[in-house]
Parts: sequence; C-alpha cells; structure tokens
Amino acid sequence: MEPNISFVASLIGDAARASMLTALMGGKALTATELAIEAGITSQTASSHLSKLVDGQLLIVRKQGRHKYFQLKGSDIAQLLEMLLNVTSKITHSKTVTGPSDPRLRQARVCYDHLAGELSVALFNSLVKNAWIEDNGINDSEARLTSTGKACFTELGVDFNILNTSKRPVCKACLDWSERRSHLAGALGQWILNDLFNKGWASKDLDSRAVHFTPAGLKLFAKKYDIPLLLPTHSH
Amino acid sequence: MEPNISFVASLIGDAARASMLTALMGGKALTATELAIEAGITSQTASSHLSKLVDGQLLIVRKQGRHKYFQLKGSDIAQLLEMLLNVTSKITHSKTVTGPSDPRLRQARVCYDHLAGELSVALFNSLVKNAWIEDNGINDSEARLTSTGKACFTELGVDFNILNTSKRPVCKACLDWSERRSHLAGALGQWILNDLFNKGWASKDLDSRAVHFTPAGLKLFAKKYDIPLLLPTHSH
DNA sequence: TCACTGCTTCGATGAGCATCGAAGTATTAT
DNA sequence: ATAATACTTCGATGCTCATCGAAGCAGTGA
Repeated sequence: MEPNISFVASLIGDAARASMLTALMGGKALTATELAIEAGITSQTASSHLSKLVDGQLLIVRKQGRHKYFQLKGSDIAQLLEMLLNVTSKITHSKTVTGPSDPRLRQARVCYDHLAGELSVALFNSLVKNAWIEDNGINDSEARLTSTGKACFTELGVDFNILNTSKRPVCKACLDWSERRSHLAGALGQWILNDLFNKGWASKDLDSRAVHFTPAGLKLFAKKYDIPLLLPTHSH
Repeated sequence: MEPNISFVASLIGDAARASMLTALMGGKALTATELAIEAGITSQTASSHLSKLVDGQLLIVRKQGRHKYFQLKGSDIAQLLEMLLNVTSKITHSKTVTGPSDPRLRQARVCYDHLAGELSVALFNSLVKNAWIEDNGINDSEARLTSTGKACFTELGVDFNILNTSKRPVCKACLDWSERRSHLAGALGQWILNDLFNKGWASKDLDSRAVHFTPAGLKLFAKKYDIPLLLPTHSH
C-alpha cells in the first residue's frame, strides 16, 4: 500500500499547528509557551498540539530544566513546509491581488537553515552572474557549483571537506515563496547564513524568522558577494 | 503575513481526498465516480470533496458530456504530493517494520508524468554510470544533462528544441518513496515514459498507477538504456 | 418518450477534535 | 518554606465537517 499521506497532511492542516510549524521554520528551537503565543492559543491546547507533532515525527523535543524546546525534526520536514508555502502563496496570491507582506520578512528571513527573501535572491543572481554557480532549472531546484565558485568560496573560508561529509547536498536552489525566484539552499546556503551571524553582520529578529542586517554588515555582505544594493523600496 | 499553509494541508489531510490525490498521481484524468470508488465513498461525498479540491486549486476539471474528468492542476502539486509521500513513508516505515507494497507498484509506476519504482531507479543509475547525466546531490533533486547525454538522447529521438520550450526543467532528480533513491523526472523523464507507451513496450495498468511492461518491451527498454535486468524478486 | 447513468444539492446525523477552565506535577526563584 | 513559572492531564463544551439518503438535474441511448 501507499503511505497514508493524510496523516501528515492533517497534522499540518490545523491553523494552530501550522503557525507553530512556520514559526519553527526560523530554525531556532522554541519553547512550548513561545509557540502557544505564536499560535494564539492557551498553553493547554498548545501542549496537546505539540505532543501530536512529536508523535507524528514532525518535531523533536529537548527538555531543559522546566522548559521544553521544540524544533523541526529535519531538513526534509523544512523542505516540505517550504513547498507548502510556495504552493499556498501561488494559490492565495491569485485571489488577494498581489502579495502583501511584512517588509522585513520580504527583505531577509531565515528558511530553516539558510537565507531567504529579496536579499537571498539578489545573492543567488550575483553568484550566477559571476559564474560561481550554474542555474539549470527555470522553476526548480537545480544548481551546480562551478570550479570557479569552489575556488572563490574556499578563499572566503569554506572548507568543502567538511561540507561534503554531511549527507545533504552542498548546493541547492530553493524556490522563494515571496519572490518566486531561486535562492541558495543546501549546506553552502547554511554556511553563508552562519557566516553572516558569526561576523555580526546580521542577527535574527525577535520574531525569529526575520533577519536584521546592520547597515555596515549589509554593505560588507554586498561587497563580499558583489550584490548590487537596491533602495529599500524598489519598484517591483 | 505568511501564506496560510493550513488551508492546503487540510485539503490533503482528509483520508478520502488524499486517496483521490494519490490516485491522480498516475497522471491520468479520472472521473468523479472512479475517484469515489478509489476512495471508498459514495458519489455524493466525492462530489463535495472534489469541488473543494477544485476550489482550492489543487485540481482542474474538464467536462466531457456527462462525465467530469479531474486531474492535478500542475507539476508543482504533484511534487508536493510526492514529497508528502516521501516524508510519510519515512515516518511510517520506522513503525511498521519494513515497507510492504504491491509488488507491481514497487517495480514500476507512474509518478504524475514520469516513471518511478525499481526500474526507474535502475534507469537513473545506468544513465549516471554511462555519464549521460550527472547526479550531484545525495538526497536531493539535482541532476544535470551532460553533453554526451544530450547527443545520445537526440539520437534516440529527443528533440531538445521542443523540450526546452516548456517552462519546466528538462532534467530533474526525484526521490522515490519506495526505493529512497533518485529517479529521473522533468521533461526528459516525461519523454521517456511517453516513449515507452508509444512504442508499446509498456502500458498503464487498470489501477492506473502501476506500469505493466511486456516481456519484449522490458528487454528492449533495458537494452536501449543499458540497464542490467534483475530477477523480479531480487533481495532487498 | 422513457429509462439509465453521472453528477449535484439539500438536509440530517454523527463523530472527531480543537478549545479552554480547573487541577495536578515538576522545576526554579525568593 | 513559599511562591511563581512551565508544562501536562482531565473533563466538558461546542463547532466543524465527513458521510450518506433522498431528491433533482443533465446528458445519453433505446
């Protein structure tokens, strides 16, 4: 028999659980109360939801003192959620005219473990333009690291020996639900995001999904990857 | 605001609708009664479900006489469902020991518009071995047509001028939920499946997801793509 | 015209489940 | 010790929605 899709889908198919899951797309582990607030429900209800999500293997939980920290079980779950975001936004956009959005989320946000939003799309385009990566697909998740790219990234501090040991692909294109264009995911995308945080160029916002750049950090970031900086409110 | 994932997920999160959707992964358009039978419900209930799926933009419908033919709205929907199949099978497999399955489905089945199952994985491996395509990712959807591959496929009758006009990627790796390994998707994967049907080497089974090869067709297929043929019941 | 099939609408039924208040158990703080 | 916080369990409530019978509409064939 084919696996029973409806089980996993129904877990995601509740409004409260869905907002918890999208909150966890920020990559950070969150406590039960934080998630309850995020979903706008009481802690009792949240507790029930969270145990279902853990039973359903969508989340893992780590107990720390009197807190319980929840996070997505793996990148495959994150990928599933991102694809749901894509499909959903495509569907709802056709109804609600054009996609409104929190401007901070539009500009830069975390997609589980890599950068998403306008800036990440600009980054991706620059990488393609400078032939660090090749983008084969039009709509889809194909990307390839060139030898130039490998050399340049190595110079920037990437250790491909380490990246290659992980089971996940190094270089991967991920479709952005707000921009509808590709951005960089995979182990390399993760490295870039971490690099941003390590260098203090950007930090996660309180709502944990938006990424806030410092003015200086933004300039350095743009310079490092040769990204043409646009005005904050540039025409669509 | 972020799109409301729960809406789409809850559409899939019903057992009856889910079996309808997986049935439509066969790529063929099915009538309302066929889908009702597939889901094991009455036609009234099916009608209600189907109108929800159409409203929700997961399906498109085409009226033909007194019949209504339903099919998945696009390849992105199919991709979403396939990913759900992957996640679900990974989750349920860890509980229900090892994945049992209809042997015909395991061997060869249709995944929306391309071939899936043991044979498709074998095909993919042969293509990689002979350097027609390159497989970059380990777990993920990356694949790249080599120049050799392009030449060879052209010789087999593929017209890349036509394939390239479509918006979808030509060459794409798709993770198999039964095999947990990559097989070929994309426009090229679609071409191969159609080629199989056109040549009469294989046909869709009555249950519309399994693909039945003729003995002669299987041999010719294996020869064409240099696939080592295994015994029907080969050890896992 | 009449019968048959495919699909839809309406209404009633019933089950599942999200929700929260109240109470209970840990864990940490004062 | 006492209080406060974080989370869970239990029970009651109420809503949503899948389900099907009955009836109706439309397209097809005799």
